[in-house]
Amino acid sequence: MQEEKQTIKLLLTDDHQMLLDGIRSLLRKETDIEIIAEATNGKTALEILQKQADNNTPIDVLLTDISMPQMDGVELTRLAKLRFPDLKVLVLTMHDERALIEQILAVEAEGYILKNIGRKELIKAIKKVAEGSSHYSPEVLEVIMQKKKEQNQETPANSLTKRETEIIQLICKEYSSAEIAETLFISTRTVETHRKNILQKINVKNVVGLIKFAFKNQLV
Amino acid sequence: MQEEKQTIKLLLTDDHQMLLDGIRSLLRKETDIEIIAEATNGKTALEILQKQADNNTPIDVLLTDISMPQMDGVELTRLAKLRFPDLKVLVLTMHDERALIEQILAVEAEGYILKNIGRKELIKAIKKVAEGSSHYSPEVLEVIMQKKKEQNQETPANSLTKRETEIIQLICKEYSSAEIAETLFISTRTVETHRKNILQKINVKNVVGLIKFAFKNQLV
DNA sequence: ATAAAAAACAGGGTTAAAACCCTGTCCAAT
DNA sequence: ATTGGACAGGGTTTTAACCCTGTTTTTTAT
Repeated sequence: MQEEKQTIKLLLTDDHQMLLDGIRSLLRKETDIEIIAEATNGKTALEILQKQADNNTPIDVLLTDISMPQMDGVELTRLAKLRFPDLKVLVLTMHDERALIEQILAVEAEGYILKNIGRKELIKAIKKVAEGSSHYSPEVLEVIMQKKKEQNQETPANSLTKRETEIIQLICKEYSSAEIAETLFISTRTVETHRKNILQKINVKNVVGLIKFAFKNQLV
Repeated sequence: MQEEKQTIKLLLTDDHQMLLDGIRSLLRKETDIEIIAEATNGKTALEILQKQADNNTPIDVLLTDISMPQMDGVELTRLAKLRFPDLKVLVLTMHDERALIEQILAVEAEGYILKNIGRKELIKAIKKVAEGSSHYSPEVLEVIMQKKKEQNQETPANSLTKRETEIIQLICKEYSSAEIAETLFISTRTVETHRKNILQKINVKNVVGLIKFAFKNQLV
């Protein structure tokens, strides 16, 4: 197990120079973590990963921001893990952007930490994912837990049937019931029944509440 | 004019430690800029500003992030400039969040820069606002220009009358025309006329489009 | 495995509301 | 003074909302 004593080869990716500097500064004194390179976008990051792999000095951990122009951190993670399955990815999130958590889970990054993390925690997180285990910041974990809870508990949103969701989406496109009926090859009356059931399920008075509900629950 | 040769006293405010470190690292070699203190929230920042003012060593420039928990950068700027009118404020934005630009303009910060700014540009911006002039990053300027252009050209949103806006807001509260009429002490027919005129003005088919328009243009 | 129950889907008839068609008054612009 | 726009309203048509029934599919309990 001497391998674990080797330095951890790190690639930083963030489109903000001052953040790269900040991370570099946080890790300066840490002798067993080596920042091989920095990238300010996803494309460059992938190129560096490739080059390092070709030189037989593959990157161990990719530390990447999520929100970046052109290729975001989620997409970078997906592509990077596809080409370099042994690569560990530690994702940096600005705030606990709930909408992104699901995506990050989907691409199976090893860790998710917030940018307000302290020096010691950052080092701990990097070492942990380099070892092969996972590290989630408490805040992110909380978000994940809450998501799960919401999924489990019966929300109006997930009690909707496929057909009902479909109809909601068409309503949101400013289709009238007749137009929806035409589109789905069903009777106008049937569309009206669905509308009625939807209003009842999500407990709103009229189409106004329906629209607000749809946007709130991102059905559109 | 010896005063201009004195070091610029800077207060950094950002809820992300690694960003504070990044900025500090960027400014390390700059002898005529002195980072007096760092704050990770608006409240602390205000306290530091007060303390420095009391000690007759007032902060020259406040360099602050926008998105922070509890008190955001906009509110911090507003309060800070209220108490310390001579203070210059340089606001950091993550991306060019267009919705915030207007708010920042309203609190009259001296400068707005993006976090992907380089070292030299950052120093230039700090010195510029310390001198009393303004500094806007090109990206932010572009957003401002575009905003202005949009304001000048006749958008459907600003062609709406007070009454029409009022009615839109009530519609968005799921009020029926009858309920709106009752609320505004006018005839149901009149409400219907307003609805008709609104639909025509904003060029949508029905209330669905109206709701989407209202949310898009932040009338609610 | 299969009957019973639940829920999705489809639809008819009626009522309430929204959308569309008009007219007319008041006010401010110049 | 007249013109355009905000505001108010009447009459008619269209659409959404509410009241039901029946069929099919999916779950659940026996």
